[in-house]
Amino acid sequence: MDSSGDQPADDGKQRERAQGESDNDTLKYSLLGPSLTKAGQDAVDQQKVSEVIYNASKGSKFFNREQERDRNLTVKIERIRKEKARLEQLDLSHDLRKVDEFLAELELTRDLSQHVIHVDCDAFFAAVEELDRPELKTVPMAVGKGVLTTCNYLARKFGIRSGMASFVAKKLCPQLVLLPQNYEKYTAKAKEIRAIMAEYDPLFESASIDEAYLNITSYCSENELDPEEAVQRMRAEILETTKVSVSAGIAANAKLAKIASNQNKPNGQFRIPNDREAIMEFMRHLPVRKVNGVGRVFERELESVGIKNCGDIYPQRALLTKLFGEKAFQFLAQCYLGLGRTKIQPVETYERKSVGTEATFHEIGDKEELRAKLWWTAQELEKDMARTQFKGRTLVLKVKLHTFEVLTRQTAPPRAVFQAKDLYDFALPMLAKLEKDIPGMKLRLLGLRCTHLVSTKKAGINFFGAAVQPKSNVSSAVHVNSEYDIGAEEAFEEAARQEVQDEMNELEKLSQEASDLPEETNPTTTTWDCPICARPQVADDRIFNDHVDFCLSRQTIREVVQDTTQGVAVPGRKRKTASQSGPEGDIRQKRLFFQ
DNA sequence: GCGGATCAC
DNA sequence: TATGGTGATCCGC
Repeated sequence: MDSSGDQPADDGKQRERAQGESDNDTLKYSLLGPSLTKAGQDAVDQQKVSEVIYNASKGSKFFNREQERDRNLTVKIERIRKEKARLEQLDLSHDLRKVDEFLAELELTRDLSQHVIHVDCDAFFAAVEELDRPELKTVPMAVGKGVLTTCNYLARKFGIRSGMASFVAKKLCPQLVLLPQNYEKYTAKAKEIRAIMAEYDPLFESASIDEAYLNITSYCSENELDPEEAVQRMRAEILETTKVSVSAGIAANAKLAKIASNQNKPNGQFRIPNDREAIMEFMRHLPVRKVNGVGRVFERELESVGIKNCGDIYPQRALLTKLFGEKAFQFLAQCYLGLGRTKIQPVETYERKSVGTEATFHEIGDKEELRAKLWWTAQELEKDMARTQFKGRTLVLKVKLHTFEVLTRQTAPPRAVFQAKDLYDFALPMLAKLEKDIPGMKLRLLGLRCTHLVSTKKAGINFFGAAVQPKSNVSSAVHVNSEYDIGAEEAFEEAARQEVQDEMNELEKLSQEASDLPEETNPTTTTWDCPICARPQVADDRIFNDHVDFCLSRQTIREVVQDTTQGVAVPGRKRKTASQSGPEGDIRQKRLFFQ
């Protein structure tokens, strides 16, 4: 968007930042939200938007918390500045030499032989809604209830963005049309799109419901196509068959492709040539904020040491480790050089590290009411643990106080846990201690999460790298929960399966035990809507999943390699109709500092 | 290993 | 009136 730095929005921002670090300016900038750098905001007067948001928020508990965070960050930044000034008095030649050696080594890892693309659907949720109701195309519209997950480009003209509270959005644009989220609908559309992407790279990597990475090197050579032609073709095919427009970035690695896909949004594509000088030149003028992993906080910290664009990293390179740590230094070094990973692989090959659930509610101080919420949370987590087929060796309790302050407490139960009763029993002491330590504690959120997971999956037979028969969808669908893996790691996987084999019997008892739960808390009447046929189904995990698999196999539009909708690709396969998910969120998070 | 903080979507 | 949920990683202790 503003790599050339010539937008009015950017000018305004710079002016605001340059006038000094007065509490208000940085706070207002922060209140603008994390998605300021997204497309569609170019022609917006951010000063004015900032005022509206500020005035709508002022005095609220949320605002006060943001203000405190901003003050803390300002203090931290002052420390960084002082530390930098101190370091600059020292002899840094040793550090400089080591850094340059590292950069030289990094340079040797540069691989310009691959064509990686990042595909990003344009205002995905809003676009899908517009397909059903074309009249929405002509009005500012957003998806999401309390907080917006997506909005169309008409809404963006008013300064509206994802992540914004809807009452604030209404202040910016009173005629804004708000739609509830319909995750199943978006999932179905995403499946259509993925079916097409699989033609171009069967091993593509879903980054979220509306984003994916592909390595199209083979496709291009086999079809004797230029990467840009191939991407033109794929985008046209997606638009033609699914009626959803996508943007794409083409580059030598995933990091660059991701940046490039934002360059010509919406419905555009951009290529960074596989050429070292072109890449370095591109990065030199690129604001660090554009890089995945640099958020509002890191942006401010970097700015305070004179790093605004990736090119500014080089002159400061000798200081970075001491100021921000080794990982951050390595990350910035890769940003400067424009390096990133070229290996694209299905998300199913990534190992899940945690399963959790959390929910916001009206302020609660009553202890009995809090216990009821905890029990409900435990039940929700049990469902997710059953669905993902894990137990947890560690249980994490998360609370958000009425002041918006977030606390977590964790414990290691004597055995791996997954049943609601266990989750509740082991979480309750943590909650009780918090109540004891914080007199008059009032909560607005409760969450539970299991980490140090132990898989309870059956030993499967489906490996992604192996020749899986697409036709076997129906029969294999029941077993698709097996972990995929490739190469040498298969041995490890096999060992892991052996380890959990003895825990299988317990899992088998899950459904029986679930029905033994107290009557008033056992949601026997709950039903789930099938995301495919939309009919309500009983809330039993296995019956539900079997039904969905049946529906999927019947309505397969194209033969996708294996089943891209399983596992992570459709994180919310089983979702309550009304449940909220993230703004096009997913259960996997990128490795921020690792390529 | 724990808890806070940051980030993505 | 009112500011989300899921998952990952890093840092300081």
